[in-house]
Amino acid sequence: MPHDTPHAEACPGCQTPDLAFAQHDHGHCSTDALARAEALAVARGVRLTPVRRRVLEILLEEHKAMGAYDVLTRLAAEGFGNQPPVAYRALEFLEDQGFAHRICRLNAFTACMHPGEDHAPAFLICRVCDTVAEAPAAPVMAALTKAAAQSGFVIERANIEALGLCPACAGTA
Amino acid sequence: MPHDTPHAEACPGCQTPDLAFAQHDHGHCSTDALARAEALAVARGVRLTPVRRRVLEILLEEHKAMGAYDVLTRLAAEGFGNQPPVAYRALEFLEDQGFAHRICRLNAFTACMHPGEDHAPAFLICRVCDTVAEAPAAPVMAALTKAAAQSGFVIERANIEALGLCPACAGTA
DNA sequence: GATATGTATGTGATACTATAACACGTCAAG
DNA sequence: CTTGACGTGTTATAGTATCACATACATATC
Ligand SMILES: [Zn+2]
Ligand SMILES: [Zn+2]
Ligand SMILES: [Zn+2]
Ligand SMILES: [Zn+2]
Repeated sequence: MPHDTPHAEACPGCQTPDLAFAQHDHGHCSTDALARAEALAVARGVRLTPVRRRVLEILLEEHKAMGAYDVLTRLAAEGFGNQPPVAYRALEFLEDQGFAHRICRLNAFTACMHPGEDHAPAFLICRVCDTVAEAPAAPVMAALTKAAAQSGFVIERANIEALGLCPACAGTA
Repeated sequence: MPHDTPHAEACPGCQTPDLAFAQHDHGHCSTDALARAEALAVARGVRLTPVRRRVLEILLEEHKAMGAYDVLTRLAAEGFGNQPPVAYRALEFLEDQGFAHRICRLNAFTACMHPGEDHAPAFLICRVCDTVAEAPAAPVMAALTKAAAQSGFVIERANIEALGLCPACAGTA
């Protein structure tokens, strides 16, 4: 699922979403996603304030999901507020804007690796190393929409979360 | 997704899983699922004790998801223990045995309408009437498994939960 | 039948996750 | 300058889930 920007061609991580599981230049993932989020925020007239931006940066540090309280601890250590709403509000903003996703199963949040793209993500969660990858789920959503339609149900939002073993951890075992 | 028992032919709910959204003889859903769970428990040598059985009955009362504390309140009113572990332990047992499912997104649990069948369920949750239907998701799982395999990820368990409008509520709006 | 063993339940305490409600500061529009 | 919308900080509280230990009960063994 490549970008629609010129940048896409130069970005292995963007052309291989599931790079999350492979060795890669993660700085690239991170700065790219952040830059795109900033551009989108401007375009939409919403404000990527210091707290919000910092939370996104924290989420972008790794391909993991973080609990709201883990984020909060980091924020507090950096001089931001130290009460739950500080973290939850920033996370809610990021999710509303599609800059982050909630991983229901883990009660946790992860940065979106494809902000701005109209994507229906499925999450692959390694139960050993906790890495979370965002897999392209268009075919999955299509199948799900079809199954729902058979009983007349109209889907508005879907959570697709898979737990299992990433290539590295499957290999070790 | 009909049963593999003779009963299947006589059971509209079993042949039309998404009957959850339609008017139907719910007593049938309920007694059937309970009977099948009992048989499975015997076959597996596990014990469907009074608490566990009662929790399953409570979940079976409606095609809804119930929070652990809602279940606990009911249990307590009936003379069982009134502390959280009582409910959580029974719910965990039911989930382990495939007699109930956890709906992550709602922090809630719902009775399985197809106990014993090897099913990969997707849940259709109506955001208006709160009805939860268990849709056959074999094609969805197939698509998901395929997407995961492309990055070498091996899926062990998946949560597929869709939020939207059931036929009735979509019609009203 | 008595004893031992594993399993299930009851209970108190505690940890973890999330939201409500209100005060204060900032900034831009009128 | 005033107003109103928005974002943040803070207190308090609600909701979800697990730990740890004691007790009871079933089954298996002797
Ligand atoms: Zn990366
Ligand atoms: Zn892994
Ligand atoms: Zn029914
Ligand atoms: Zn089921």
